[in-house]
Amino acid sequence: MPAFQTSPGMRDVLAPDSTRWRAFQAVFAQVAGAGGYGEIMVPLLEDLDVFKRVGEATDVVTKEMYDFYDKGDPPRHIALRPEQTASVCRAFVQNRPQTPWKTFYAGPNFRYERPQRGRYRQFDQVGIEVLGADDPYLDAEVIAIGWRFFEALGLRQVTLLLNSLGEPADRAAYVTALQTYFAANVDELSDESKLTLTKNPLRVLDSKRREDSAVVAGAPTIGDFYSADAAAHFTAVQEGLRALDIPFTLEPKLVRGLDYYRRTTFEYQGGTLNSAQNALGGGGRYDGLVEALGGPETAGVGFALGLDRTLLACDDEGVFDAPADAADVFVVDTTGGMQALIITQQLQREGLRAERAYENRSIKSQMKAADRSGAAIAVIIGSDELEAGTATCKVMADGTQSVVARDDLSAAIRKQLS
RNA sequence: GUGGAAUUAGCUCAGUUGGUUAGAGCGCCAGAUUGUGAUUCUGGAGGUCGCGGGUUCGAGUCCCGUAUUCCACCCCA
Repeated sequence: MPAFQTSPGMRDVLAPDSTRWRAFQAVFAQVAGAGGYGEIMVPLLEDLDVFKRVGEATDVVTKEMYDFYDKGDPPRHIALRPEQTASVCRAFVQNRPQTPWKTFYAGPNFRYERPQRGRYRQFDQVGIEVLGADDPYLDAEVIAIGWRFFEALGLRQVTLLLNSLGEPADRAAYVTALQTYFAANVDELSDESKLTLTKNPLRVLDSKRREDSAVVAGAPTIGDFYSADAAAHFTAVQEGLRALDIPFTLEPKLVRGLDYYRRTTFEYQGGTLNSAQNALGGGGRYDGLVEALGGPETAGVGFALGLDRTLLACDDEGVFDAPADAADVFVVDTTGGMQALIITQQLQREGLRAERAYENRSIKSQMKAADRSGAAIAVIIGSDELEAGTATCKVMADGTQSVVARDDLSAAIRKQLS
């Protein structure tokens, strides 16, 4: 047992997993970039109040925040970001970029929760946000970008759940109706849901407890409360998705955890149903958030995807393996190691991935290391080669060898690799 | 935050009703005539059995506490 280990819910990511993470982010940057989205890098830390605007009734803000006071005078109340949407909106108000402002991000967030597989206290997300456009076809575009990203990874079993929470007034009327309904059936609810009912009635719809399922199933649905505008917007979003051949399932009980959502909400679910963590990502419209952060009235829509969970889904479907990181050349040197040092440096300068063995091991041992490195070619320098000013080039796959002059080594290797 | 399970070599795991120097597979290191790798054979290194108490003549095996991981709830990515 090591004397020190990572704090709960935190972990080290080593190669080849780290290589896979980078590749994951690169694919996302490529897909988002193709749509004209530029990357934003927001701070890991913000004033606590930025995140509080996300909603006083969300656990992410009230229970799960990593917060502390800094050394300012007076001290500022700071928090590690639990998500990035609020930071992006704050950045919009502060920098006032031209609208519509389309941006994407990738990086870690922090939530103090009980860790589980696919749920860590430091977890990476990628996401996009668009500020300053109300167009329902933009909602369809945003959803499509997420969808195409999953496709680019090779995922085929992702399900898209779609809902609209209506305008704030619609939502308020619906909440009132829900309260009335649940109050009439309160005896059939679990104790936990009774508590949830007093804080945020919408969330009762999310309960996974079996005793709640009957009552939840009979609850009124949001669809009956849409204003004409909200209904038209939602219809247009669906039309956009159909036009793009993106399949979706209407889920009137999809409310999602962040309180800032208005109108469109959606969630991507992985194909493996046997996990409580099958939500790969989600998003929606948050037209009031910029205003809540002191900016002008601004429409907003976006999504965030969990890197871990999406990678877990990739594992389940057997797609998007870690990229191969094999060496091109492995230099075996039985004359002490100096030659291997020189040759690997030279080859690396020329852009090849060149490795070598250390500690002057036997040729057999060095050949084993060459094999492990995955190198296509082994360059062997022994006393004979050193004296003659040559190098032996071995093609690992078929074992064929050739002796070349040291001056021609680089060219010979390139020829073999091509 | 609530409830449950797990924790033994680098990795994946065995360890019978508590009983002497804790095992396997893989991996690692070294050999199997002359300078050559994925097979085969031989040998070797590596563990205060998560940590701390307790019961006992004796605990990896039982009890308590604690830490971490995993599962469910909660929450969400």
